Amino acid sequence: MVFTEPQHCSIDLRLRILSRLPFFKDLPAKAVEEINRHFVEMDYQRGERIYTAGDPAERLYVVADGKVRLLQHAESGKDVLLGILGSGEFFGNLAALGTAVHIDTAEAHTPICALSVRSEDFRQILDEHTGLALRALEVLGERLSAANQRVLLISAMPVDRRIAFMLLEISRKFGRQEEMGLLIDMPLSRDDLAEMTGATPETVSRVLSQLQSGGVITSGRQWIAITDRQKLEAQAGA
Amino acid sequence: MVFTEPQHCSIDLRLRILSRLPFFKDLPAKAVEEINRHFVEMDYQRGERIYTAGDPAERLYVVADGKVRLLQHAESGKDVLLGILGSGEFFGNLAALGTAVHIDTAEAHTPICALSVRSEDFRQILDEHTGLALRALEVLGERLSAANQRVLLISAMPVDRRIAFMLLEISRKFGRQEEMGLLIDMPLSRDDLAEMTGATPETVSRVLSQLQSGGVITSGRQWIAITDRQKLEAQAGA
DNA sequence: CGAGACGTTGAACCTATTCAACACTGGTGG
DNA sequence: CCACCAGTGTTGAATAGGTTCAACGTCTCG
Repeated sequence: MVFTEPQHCSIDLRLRILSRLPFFKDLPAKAVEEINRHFVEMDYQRGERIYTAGDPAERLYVVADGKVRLLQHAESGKDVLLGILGSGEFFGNLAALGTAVHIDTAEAHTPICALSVRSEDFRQILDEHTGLALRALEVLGERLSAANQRVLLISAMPVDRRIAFMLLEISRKFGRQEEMGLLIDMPLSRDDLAEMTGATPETVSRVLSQLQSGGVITSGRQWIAITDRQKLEAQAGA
Repeated sequence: MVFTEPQHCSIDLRLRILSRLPFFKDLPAKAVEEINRHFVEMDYQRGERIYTAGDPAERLYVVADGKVRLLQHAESGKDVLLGILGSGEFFGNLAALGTAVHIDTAEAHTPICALSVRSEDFRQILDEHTGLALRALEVLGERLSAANQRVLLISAMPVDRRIAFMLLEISRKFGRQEEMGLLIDMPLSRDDLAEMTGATPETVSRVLSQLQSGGVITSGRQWIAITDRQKLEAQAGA
């Protein structure tokens, strides 16, 4: 089970990504080309930091290829994995105006290619194209509702349900149908799941072992596939 | 310790609230008056529901006077209190376009007067006044970052620190200096704090007793005052 | 005045963490 | 090329933090 991702993205990909974005997909091709000029391409190795919480938020990013982890740190050293972003998703500080700082940390979960704009330029793009800001509002709204969902999950549900729930969530976004079942198409360790569910890696391991012996999932080093979605949903819902 | 709030808001208040909003404060007075016409005034008793999760999100609200609770429900019946809003804050679905539904529930924490617009009208207001959408982005951004902070808090800190932290947070927003200390200027029960910190009312009671005997706070039925902010910060930070 | 909401405190219990030992895997360097 | 080592995963046993259950006191409001 190997997850390889190209580390560079072609010029083609770059324009395709931008025009496919919910933000820009209603704009005329010419406008997208114009907007494209404000973006620069940036590549990162797996595990590399793109920005760190506390840094001034001068740029905004879009994932072109690969996966990005959004983290939040506690002084205790314990990290929380807020989410994993795939191709076409924004990160940085969408609402950044003036001299805001990043509230989270972004790092490459796989080798990635990202497109990046200066916040001011993006702001100007929003100003120039009416309706774009409303799109941004939608995106932020979805993120907010996901975050609230997460608060509910962590504060009102036991670990096993949290983990089942999170697996469903992730598979909805990154699942790919394979003979073995619905494979989560990216590296995903016990630690990752632990940081997403507010649990410890040991507990995640125990719960996954449970699920595996129940025939609900199949898993190995850094990968998980769902073999029985119904059962998993039951686990998450009961 | 009694918290009385007027249940109706005068026409004066209505215009004052709107023009004081971060959204509208840079607009000419005439524009605010025009916008004002789209808003209607609505009053609610303490505990009354304004909308419930799952309802179609047809309206957007601003707190004119009083406090509003934003809740999220788990099927288990356990509720999570996402936040308490005071005068001038928006609620409803800021990003609502098309036929979205409410993701949270809003209820009157105190008797309130709210101003309300139809989502479509608000959308049109955003279209007509450039820059307003950017303001909305800011607000949503702040909410998102607060929600993420909350996830970190609940999943990476022990209860006593969570409670201390939350008290500081709330006092920053609703604190009023009194002889006894920094009084949280609204009814606040053990249950409220429990629902905000992912704890049980019993645990909150124990922690507060601890803080009280340490001379950090003074509290009674439905109220809390901070007598030693330094100590509380130490409790939250260590 | 009575009833119900709110708050406190104790004791038993349980879930999940912590600590620890061990197994497997993959990549790196000698 | 193989050995080794760091990263990953598993499992067990002890522990602890917080919940749950229960009983009781107190305040407020109708």
